[in-house]
Amino acid sequence: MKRRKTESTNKIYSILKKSKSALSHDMIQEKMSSDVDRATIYRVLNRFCEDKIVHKVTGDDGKQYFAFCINCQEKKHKHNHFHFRCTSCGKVECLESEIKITLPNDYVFQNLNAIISGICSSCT
Amino acid sequence: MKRRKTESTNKIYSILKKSKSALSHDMIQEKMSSDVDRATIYRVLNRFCEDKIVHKVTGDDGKQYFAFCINCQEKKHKHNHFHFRCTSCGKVECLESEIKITLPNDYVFQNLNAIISGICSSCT
DNA sequence: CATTTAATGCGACTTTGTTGCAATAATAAA
DNA sequence: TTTATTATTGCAACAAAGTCGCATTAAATG
Ligand SMILES: [Mn+2]
Ligand SMILES: [Mn+2]
Ligand SMILES: [Zn+2]
Ligand SMILES: [Zn+2]
Repeated sequence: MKRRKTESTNKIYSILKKSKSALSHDMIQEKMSSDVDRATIYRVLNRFCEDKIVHKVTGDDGKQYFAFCINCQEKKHKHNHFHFRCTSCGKVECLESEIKITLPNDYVFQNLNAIISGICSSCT
Repeated sequence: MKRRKTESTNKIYSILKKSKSALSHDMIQEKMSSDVDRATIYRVLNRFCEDKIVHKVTGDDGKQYFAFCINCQEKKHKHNHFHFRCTSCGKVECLESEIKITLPNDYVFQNLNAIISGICSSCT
């Protein structure tokens, strides 16, 4: 179960690394020069998530967005921050602010999924 | 465009009102005695949302959950709170804590979708 | 080069949610 | 009560997002 480097994984990796915003599957597919299968892209992205290279956010549109996180690179894999999805241009960004979570007693935390939708500054 | 009361809308309304947790479409369908079409249920729920009777949260599982909110009943329609989805029993709850949101300059707020997944107290 | 097995492509499939349209029925008007 | 209006429903078809099995391809290792 050792990971192998392929043209597809390299490409997807660099697309995500370059991107300032989180990308959905279809955004990535558009940016790919060669035609890579949908299933492959999803598998690559999910592997990246397992390996904590990227993190995943589910938008209020129901889609999954993947991103290299602003904070994750340094510290361990945490993404306790809000995301912003522009309903005009579709861009999804990681916001800086860190969220503090307090759960009721006997609740076990697993994952935070926080996203604000609205209009971004470029679209105002 | 005035709303009409039907057996289905009444039933769905009372199911949601009784429920202490947010319900997805299929959770509601299970609770219905009579067989109501999927499309109808969705249309009723979306109408309730328009009328600000219930609010909708998109889970990190990609599904939509609908709930009478703890706070919404009194004040105007706001649901700036976290939700908790138990990955064991599937229950989705509105949490009490109110979230304060600060966006970067020139960003326009439209909607907050915040959900924490984990294990609830009944499932620990 | 030969071997091992992770990664891919393809197709089929599931799940979630929406939409067009004709039929039904709740409400208002007569 | 009867009639007219039109919101609501059921059905079927559809779309979008994501997953999975399986045969094939091709990295990695020696
Ligand atoms: Mn992020
Ligand atoms: Mn809520
Ligand atoms: Zn924008
Ligand atoms: Zn639970």
